Amino acid sequence: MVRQGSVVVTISDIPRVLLISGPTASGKSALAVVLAQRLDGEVINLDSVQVYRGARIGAATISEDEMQGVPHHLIGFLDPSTPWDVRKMADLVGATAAAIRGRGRMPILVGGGGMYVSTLFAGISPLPERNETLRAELELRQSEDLYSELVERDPSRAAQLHPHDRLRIIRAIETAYTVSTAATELYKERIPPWVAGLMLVLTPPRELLYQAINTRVDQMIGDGIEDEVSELLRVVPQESVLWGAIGYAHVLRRQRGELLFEEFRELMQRDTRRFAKRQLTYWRNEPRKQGWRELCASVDWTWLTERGTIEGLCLESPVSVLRFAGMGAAGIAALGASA
RNA sequence: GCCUAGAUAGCUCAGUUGGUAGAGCAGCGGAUUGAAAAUCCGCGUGUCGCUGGUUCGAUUCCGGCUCUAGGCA
Repeated sequence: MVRQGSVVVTISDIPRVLLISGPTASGKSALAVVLAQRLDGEVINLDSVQVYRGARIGAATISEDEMQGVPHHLIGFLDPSTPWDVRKMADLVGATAAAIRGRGRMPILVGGGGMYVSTLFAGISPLPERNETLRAELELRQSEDLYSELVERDPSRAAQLHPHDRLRIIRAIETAYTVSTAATELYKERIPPWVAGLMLVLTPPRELLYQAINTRVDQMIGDGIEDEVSELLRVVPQESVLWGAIGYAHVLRRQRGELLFEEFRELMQRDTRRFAKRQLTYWRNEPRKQGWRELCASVDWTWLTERGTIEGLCLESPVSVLRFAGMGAAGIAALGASA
């Protein structure tokens, strides 16, 4: 039992869900559709780029056709000039999952982002929101200077951070300024989780995954990511985080003439591979740190997708992790997806 | 067939006047508390082509072989 504002919630109050995660290009979206068909489910997007309106090709957003009639939520609904943040995401995903549960259906969350998943399933500390004015000021200062200020204001947080880690140093100073409390103090409190349930994590062999990534990048280029960027440039402000996303950032450099075509293609592939590697690192270590229960991975796909089994696994413990050492395609093949 | 140059990390290469080697890129490991597709930290991963010889010791010097590139036929 945990306090959330003035309302007391128990773990049984929060919606039980199925999460499909794993690195980019491992086949999460396609697997989600097949599982949704089997489980009478609806899909909720967790991806921080696919939420933006107009981000289709470069974000590898599932197409209308590929959805095969399965309802998808939180895709392309947000104006790209709006900064997204993990707290807003958690509130929306939680509410959407509850609504799907209310309809007697299975919420299937899809996304590889570590922080978003951890926040949803483990909660987060009650830190203040971003303060853009303050940030603009802090952004002008040297990292060294910022770090020494943090050493004064919140020494234990400073001890956790590398002096070059500007992003987190600024965040910690912003926290100390805004609520006059050190972040370290706020870390002792925790907003409870938004969802509970079963995590299905795809962990493909590196070689297979990297191959899929290289192919996907070529597909994005062939599908016209450069035209998509040209269109987005008309409506999306330059400060939008969208321009920092893999693919969009690369096309921008290409269009500014900084990269030859071959360089552009290889950099986009390399950076996507590195991203996938970070995601694999996250999933290798996070479950242990969070104390999430690891289930035996040698589970038969057909057995897993029997409605009762999934329900059972989702209800069994607040969070269970089931790793599949393959691509989503393997699961789809095993389940004999309808074409 | 002959001549020349080369063969060292996954790739492109440097180097060792004989004491088992180092750059860039690629890669690998880790962190992650409202920018997370972001951001930050750490790490050479090697039968120095093969095989004999000289030497206390050979990736380095010498011979042979193999392969590659260029040239001559």
